[in-house]
Amino acid sequence: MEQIYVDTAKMLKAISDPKRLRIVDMLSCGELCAFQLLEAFSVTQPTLSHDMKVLIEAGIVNDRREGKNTYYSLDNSVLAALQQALGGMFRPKPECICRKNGPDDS
Amino acid sequence: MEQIYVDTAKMLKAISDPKRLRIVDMLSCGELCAFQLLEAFSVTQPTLSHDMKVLIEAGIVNDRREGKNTYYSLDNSVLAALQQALGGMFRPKPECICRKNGPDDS
DNA sequence: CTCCAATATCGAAACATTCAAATAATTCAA
DNA sequence: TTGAATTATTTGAATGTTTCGATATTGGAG
Repeated sequence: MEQIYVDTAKMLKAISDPKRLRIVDMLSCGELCAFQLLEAFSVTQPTLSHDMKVLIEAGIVNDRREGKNTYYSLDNSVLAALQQALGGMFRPKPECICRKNGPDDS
Repeated sequence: MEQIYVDTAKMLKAISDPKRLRIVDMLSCGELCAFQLLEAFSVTQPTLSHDMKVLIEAGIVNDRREGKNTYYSLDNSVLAALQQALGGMFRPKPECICRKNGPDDS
């Protein structure tokens, strides 16, 4: 399977959850620390920590340690690339994959 | 949890898989029947059928029966709405969720 | 160093997803 | 109606995800 599908799917999977999508929305206007995010949700601290790790490992969120706090922020270039990749897959293309591929190599 | 997150997450989950993402890409230039899709993949017919059902239930793909064949096509309005919803969550907002919400209602 | 606050990791239970083999259903043609 | 082609559903095993309580780690205050 082509890498673009694998990479894009990995990012999508990270945000294909209402909680994590809301976290992304909350981070869209600036960085927040774990405690601020935790206040807004009905989940335990370990659960939030796990969700942040999923977002970080997908490359969507960056973390920054400052004293006892960890601040999270969106990686806007990654999100922009994700949107562009999706746009490319959703719209018709002159060199469409459906016209040039036989059985795949997966 | 607000409905926009639930709905968006459901669609994202449907395409957060390299196979299904590739299927969407293949359908982007026009409808294809199950057999045509099957030719391009190394999966069994039941697996493809299952994946198509996931896409249909998420509202991303429409199916149309014609004789013995089922033709699948993208629902472009749903995809456009998905892209718009994502754009709204990724970019900063004047009325940001992080400034008006206390503990949630989930 | 010791304690506390903030965050991360571990371990386990519950639940969901994936995928293929077997089988069923649908449609057309003869 | 029978048979062949195409697609859908069921079943079950393997795997992955979610979430929590318990515990560990990290950094600053005293």
